[in-house]
Amino acid sequence: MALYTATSLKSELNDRGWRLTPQRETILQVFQNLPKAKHLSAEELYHLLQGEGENISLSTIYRTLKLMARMGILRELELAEGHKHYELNQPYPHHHHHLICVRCNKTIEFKNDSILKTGTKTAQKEGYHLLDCQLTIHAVCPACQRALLPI
Amino acid sequence: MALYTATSLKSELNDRGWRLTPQRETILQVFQNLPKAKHLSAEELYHLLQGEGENISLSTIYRTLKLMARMGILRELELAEGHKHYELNQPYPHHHHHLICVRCNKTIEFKNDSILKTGTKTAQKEGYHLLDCQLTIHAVCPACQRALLPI
DNA sequence: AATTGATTGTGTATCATTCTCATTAGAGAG
DNA sequence: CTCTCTAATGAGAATGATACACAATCAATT
Ligand SMILES: [Mn+2]
Ligand SMILES: [Mn+2]
Ligand SMILES: [Zn+2]
Ligand SMILES: [Zn+2]
Repeated sequence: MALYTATSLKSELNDRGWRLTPQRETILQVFQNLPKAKHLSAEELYHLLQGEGENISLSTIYRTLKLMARMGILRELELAEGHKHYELNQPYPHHHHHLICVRCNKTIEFKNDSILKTGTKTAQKEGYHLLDCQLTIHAVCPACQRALLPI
Repeated sequence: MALYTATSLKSELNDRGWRLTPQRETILQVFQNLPKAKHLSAEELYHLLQGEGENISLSTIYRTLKLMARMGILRELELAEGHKHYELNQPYPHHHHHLICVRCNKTIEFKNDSILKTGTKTAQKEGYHLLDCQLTIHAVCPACQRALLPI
């Protein structure tokens, strides 16, 4: 839940006996430059990088996304499309949550400061080290309500 | 987010032109009789039913779980094991959330009334019809913190 | 009881993610 | 700067969860 630079990423990796690689640095940069409310799947990130001439293998993409999520650098989102999405795990002023239509998958971000407080307090009370805290609301959007039935 | 009986399930299905089948009724019952804090994956439900002599195909299990989640009868949980888990979607006094250790997957349930209020209000403000609202906290449990490194 | 189309079961297909392993290359030591 | 150690990468194969196709069945409505 902190802001990362290549340098701070490197020291955090090295502290654990791991290494900063060009691939990891590049992937972090992509997420840092991502427009607001944009989420990337592994496949999407892979193609985005291909488009920029960066040839990072899909295996490495998957490994890096998982690693960074477990370090608390990225958050892993289950946005109802059958595969995970990732975004930067940002602290307080930018921390937000997701409202998802289960029919059309339209997703809205919203903020609520008390939720992060609840998450922090709960983790602390149980002695857990907090990585991420996300409220996910599953619902049916207005358009899909009007479109009747289809599940 | 309501309490279901075979009868109310039937009428809600029929209202949409769908049918109450023995399989659907059985699956609902399983969830209604599940011990507190117990979550089931499709595969687990399948084997549980097999053990009770109920032969419901895995396809039907998957279809029914998805259907009931989209009806708001069950909630679909992403508990970090690589596959979905389901539990009854219960209203206020029993509504709860999950604190998950990303390393050992240990999961703790906790309650917090204000979260459901936030979810309800947010959905309402956007004109969404609320199905489920869950706070998921990803963290590292005390035991895994002591066990150093391993991601 | 007859009709209709939703639902089921079986087998197969798909797709996201992980694994294997030979090769490459960070990081720290000297 | 060079050497050593071992973490990380890339390519492809393997895995596993879930969806799909379709013929047979059966729940609801008349
Ligand atoms: Mn977001
Ligand atoms: Mn639960
Ligand atoms: Zn929608
Ligand atoms: Zn743990």
